[in-house]
Amino acid sequence: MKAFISEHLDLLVTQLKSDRLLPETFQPRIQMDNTKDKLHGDFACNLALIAAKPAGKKPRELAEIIVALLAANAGFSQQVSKMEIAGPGFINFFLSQDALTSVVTQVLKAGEYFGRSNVGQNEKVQIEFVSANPTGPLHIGHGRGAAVGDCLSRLLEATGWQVTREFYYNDAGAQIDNLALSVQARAKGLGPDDASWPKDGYQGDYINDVAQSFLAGNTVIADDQQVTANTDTDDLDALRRFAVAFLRREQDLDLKAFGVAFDVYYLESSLYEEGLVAATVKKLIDSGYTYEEGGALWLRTTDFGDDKDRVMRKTDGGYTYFVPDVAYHLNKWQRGFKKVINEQGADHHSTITRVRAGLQALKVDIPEGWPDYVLHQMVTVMRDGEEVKISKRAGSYVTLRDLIDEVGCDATRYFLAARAPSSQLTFDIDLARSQTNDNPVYYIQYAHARLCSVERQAKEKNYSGSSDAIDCLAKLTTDQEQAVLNLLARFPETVKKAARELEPHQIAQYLRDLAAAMHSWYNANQFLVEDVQVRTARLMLAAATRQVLANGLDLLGVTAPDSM
RNA sequence: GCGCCUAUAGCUCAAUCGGAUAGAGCAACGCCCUUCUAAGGCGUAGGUUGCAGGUUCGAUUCCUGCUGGGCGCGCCA
Repeated sequence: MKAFISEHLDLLVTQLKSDRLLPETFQPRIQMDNTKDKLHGDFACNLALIAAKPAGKKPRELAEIIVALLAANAGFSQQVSKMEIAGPGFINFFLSQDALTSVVTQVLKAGEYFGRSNVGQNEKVQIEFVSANPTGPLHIGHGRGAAVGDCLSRLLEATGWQVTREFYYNDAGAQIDNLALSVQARAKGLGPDDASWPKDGYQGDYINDVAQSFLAGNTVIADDQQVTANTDTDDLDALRRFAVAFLRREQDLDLKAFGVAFDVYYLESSLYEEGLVAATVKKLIDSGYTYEEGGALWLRTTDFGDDKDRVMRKTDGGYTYFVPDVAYHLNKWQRGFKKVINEQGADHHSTITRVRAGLQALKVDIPEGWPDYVLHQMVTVMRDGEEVKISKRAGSYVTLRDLIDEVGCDATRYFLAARAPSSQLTFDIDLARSQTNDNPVYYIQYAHARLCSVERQAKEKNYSGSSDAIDCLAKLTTDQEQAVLNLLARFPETVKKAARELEPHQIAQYLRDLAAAMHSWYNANQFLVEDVQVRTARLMLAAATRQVLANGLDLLGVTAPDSM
């Protein structure tokens, strides 16, 4: 309906221009806002306010003209029952009952597809997230990345994109060597307190689990690889490969428990093996943005907005991490992803400038702002009223698995996705665990379960819909019903907006609002009443509301239970 | 010192590419189960949107400068 009114306003502007009431050059950005207050109607528009100056009229005076012209349009008046000029010059639109209730049949007809759209036009998009190195279990920060990244993926799928979920990790290099040494030490019976324990070794107990499994000659199967231990504690390479596979499998299990699955696992080592790093370096040298200094090879990233140039090849001949990063992103581009979203922790934000600069320096026509980044701010964990310090090496941190076990998958996903990624998040374990009944996710799920219960009982009592079901909708006249109708109609635009702005928390916010409207309605009006028309109408609205709650929860990856 | 993020009710957070009287939950207080699930609803109380300017019909939102918090600033990843 919003689009319907907007179209008429666009036509009206054209008409006003030809009537010389507005200058030909005027290009208004007309806002159609959902009103916050029912007294202001269903939608409000600012056309008269922004067009007043170009038209040389007072806003309210111009609004009078606009309203009169719109009112003269019969097709328009059928949908909009009333218009009011308010405040400084807003035009408030009040929808007709028909227009207001039409969403019910739309929802029931579209079912799980209600809210989906095709703004992505089936274009490919790649979303890289989590991308944790296999040096330990996933912690709560990875959990936030998993929740946000997966919800983004669902949002983009719902808006017509073809989504590839990708996980990038480093299976070689200094950190992995350190991991191998730590496992080796454990396998030889050493502990972190022993004198010969590797410097900066990983101290967590899970390292011992890896070591014992290695000694037992186990075979581990991760999503992307399979390795059998050869039990030789002097074979560091075998230890390394086994440890990587072991920890990858642990992460896979955590992610599975969290309801997150990836389409592609990409190994940093493959960039070297397949010559992509070498090819990228050559391209950068050929493009003329590199120079040698102090025995190292530098990239002039300052030409692309960086605050200092960056070393590409160290004096020891190895490449710095950002070279394979650039190679990896070039590879993404060459795989045909015109849209790529990297979801990562804010502690990696400095890589953005570097990677983009490197891609620009390649001179292969990659757009300047490519790829997109969604950075989530850090998660701090409170337990027993104190902040839990996260230290991987000391092994003291809250794992994603802990959270799933303690507060459940649904609540954890909701908590981590329900806040704007750009704001810091305090996850209070005790609160989440001890007050599970006050958790907003249950509030939403409860709304869904209540509606399911109503449907069940309607069925038991053989309350079938009346033949003139659509006409019954005119009976949806209570304040609570109007509020629910209004929210249902907003769902598609909410999904589009959340997808466009890459902000899953907008869905969480919407669902809370819809659940609140539903609970109010449920308490104020009895659904299973004697009046067959009212009953039919309410059952239809209940079914539509249940459907939208389910659709929204699905976007968050949270279950919609039939009963609680 | 520089860069990115951030500051909203006692606490945790919302607030539509700038809109009308800044909203929810938790915590507090008072009501509502003989009625479709009380994991719920209704009501009361709670605010100089960190501070100071600017832009305009209008600023929590945009700009500038301060102040506080987080994260980065390596020939580590």
